[in-house]
Amino acid sequence: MTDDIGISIADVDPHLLRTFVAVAETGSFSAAAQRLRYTQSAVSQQIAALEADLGTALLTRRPVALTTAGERLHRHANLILVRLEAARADVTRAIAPPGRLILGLTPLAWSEPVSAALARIRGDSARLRSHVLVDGRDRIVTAAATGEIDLALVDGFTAPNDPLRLPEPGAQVAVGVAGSPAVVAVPDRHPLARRAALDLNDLADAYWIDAPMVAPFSRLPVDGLRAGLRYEGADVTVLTGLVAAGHGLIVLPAPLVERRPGLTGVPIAAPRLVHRVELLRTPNDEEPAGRLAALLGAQPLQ
Amino acid sequence: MTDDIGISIADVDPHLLRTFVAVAETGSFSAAAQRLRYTQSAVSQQIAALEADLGTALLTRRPVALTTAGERLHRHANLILVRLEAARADVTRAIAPPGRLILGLTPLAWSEPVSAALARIRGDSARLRSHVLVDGRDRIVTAAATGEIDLALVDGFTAPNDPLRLPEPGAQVAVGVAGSPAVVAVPDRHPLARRAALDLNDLADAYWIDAPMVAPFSRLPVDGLRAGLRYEGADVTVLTGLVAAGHGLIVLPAPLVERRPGLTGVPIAAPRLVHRVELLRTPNDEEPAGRLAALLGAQPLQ
DNA sequence: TGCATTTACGAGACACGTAATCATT
DNA sequence: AATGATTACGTGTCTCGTAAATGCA
Repeated sequence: MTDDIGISIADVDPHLLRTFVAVAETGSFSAAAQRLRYTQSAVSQQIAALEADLGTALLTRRPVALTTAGERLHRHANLILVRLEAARADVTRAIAPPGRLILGLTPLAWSEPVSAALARIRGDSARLRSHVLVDGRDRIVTAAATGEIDLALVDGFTAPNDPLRLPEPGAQVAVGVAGSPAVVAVPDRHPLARRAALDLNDLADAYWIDAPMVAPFSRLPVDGLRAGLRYEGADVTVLTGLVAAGHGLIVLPAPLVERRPGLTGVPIAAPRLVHRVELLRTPNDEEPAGRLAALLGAQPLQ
Repeated sequence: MTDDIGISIADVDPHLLRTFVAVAETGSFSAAAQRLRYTQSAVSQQIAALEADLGTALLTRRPVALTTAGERLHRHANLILVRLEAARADVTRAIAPPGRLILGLTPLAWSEPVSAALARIRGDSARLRSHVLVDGRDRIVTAAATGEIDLALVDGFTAPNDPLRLPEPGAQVAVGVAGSPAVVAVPDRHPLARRAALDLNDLADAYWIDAPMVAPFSRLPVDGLRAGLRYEGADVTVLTGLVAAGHGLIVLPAPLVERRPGLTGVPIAAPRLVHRVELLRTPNDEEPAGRLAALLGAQPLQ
């Protein structure tokens, strides 16, 4: 196979991309320089080089803002940088499988089986250094891609049988590990608590709690819900407490609601909705992450 | 926002990645050098640099083959390079929206509505330079990511309501535009033609035609089908001809089979299976690609 | 006038090619 | 021996920092 033709455009320099992202995020050449530990001058030159390479202005100066082309590049840039990191992390793990297990999960991905599996693993290899990180979905997905965490569990609400629609940041594969009905959580004495089922579309005018880190309704397949309260935390106990206190409604997995006194879960008639938990895995399952994945019921890949 | 801490690992040099991919694919330093128009020496140095950077051997020499770490890197490398190209293409299109429309599709993604929409577009802007490219799924998806084509239609078989599971190569979003029942295509006089419905799992021992470019059954949610014939083409007419002539069975969309004399489509009882066509779009819909997308019934993004 | 970006310039690092060397079949 | 990867070395390019210049509020 001696094809000698493979004329390729020059690569976009990731170094420049990183600088570009820094400028875009800080909104300032000097601030970006500070963050990257460069001089202002270097940043200016790098942006100029990138603009020359791409043949267009990426930023306006004074004030610094993204142009249309800049916005497009920015969308790609972060993904590229994450991938680059992910590649390095993946190779690194091939050399020295870490003697640690860092499990990352979104708040609602936690469940008894997860707890049990983790306990089992830690029982097996007693001196395993293990961490658990709870954060919002995007953070967890990115961390899984870059190898910052070894295994990720993310949750979300979808139509039955639908996989979660995840942002695609790494070369991971999502495998479903758990599913349960979705319900609207309401206080026990709330008028809706006696209803047999609800149509979310009829509840657009109800007061909802938007909890971006836990159960953002921007990702529900329903339009126009209005948030009466925005909850910035990642703690589910506080969140259910808010619901029980009557601050608003929220969609949650049924088993969780059942376990909270003061809360009633009302089934959702439409749209058809389930709560799903998916495991994010790289094609190579390092131990002990692979064993945990197996305990959670994920099949070996391929 | 003047956070000055952002210590970051050095990026993996895409230049080196490209060389690495060339070596991995050609299985030879010299062949890679030829393809990239470098000297052997340069390639050798680049691989050495990459291995030093990552701290591990990526390739064995004599014979040249990927190590474990090398395999991992290889999986990432192509995706990264595609993304890099995609970023450049996307920015380029922001500057000068192309006065052309290149539509890429997998063979079974073609349908009357697609044809009609394309005719409509071409009627609107008479002198529109338009191309149509038909190829296998991976090629089409990659081409859409790199901007080689402006709009892509890809098809596949999934469970009802499931989206297609596409390899994730660019920053595209898939939107379903068509669906139809999946059937097993058999010759009219075939014994199975009289059956009301079939369970694919019972047909593992039948003779199948595997057509990787058209309807690869490796992507069907059924295990262990055996191919009696492998069809390497992308032409559907030849393929249905082979089926009609009794060379084997294949799963196809019902409407297609109905239109072919000599073929009978037998409904599939299990697993539940539909044929879907999805439109791949970048977040920015350049004209005229955006108009075609709209004609095909895709909603504006976001 | 003052703060922020750009330009000019020189020093160091880097990556290529040439060519000699080494290794494997 | 011959094919093919590596090493040594020189040259040109590139990118950084310093410092001076420019430009917008």
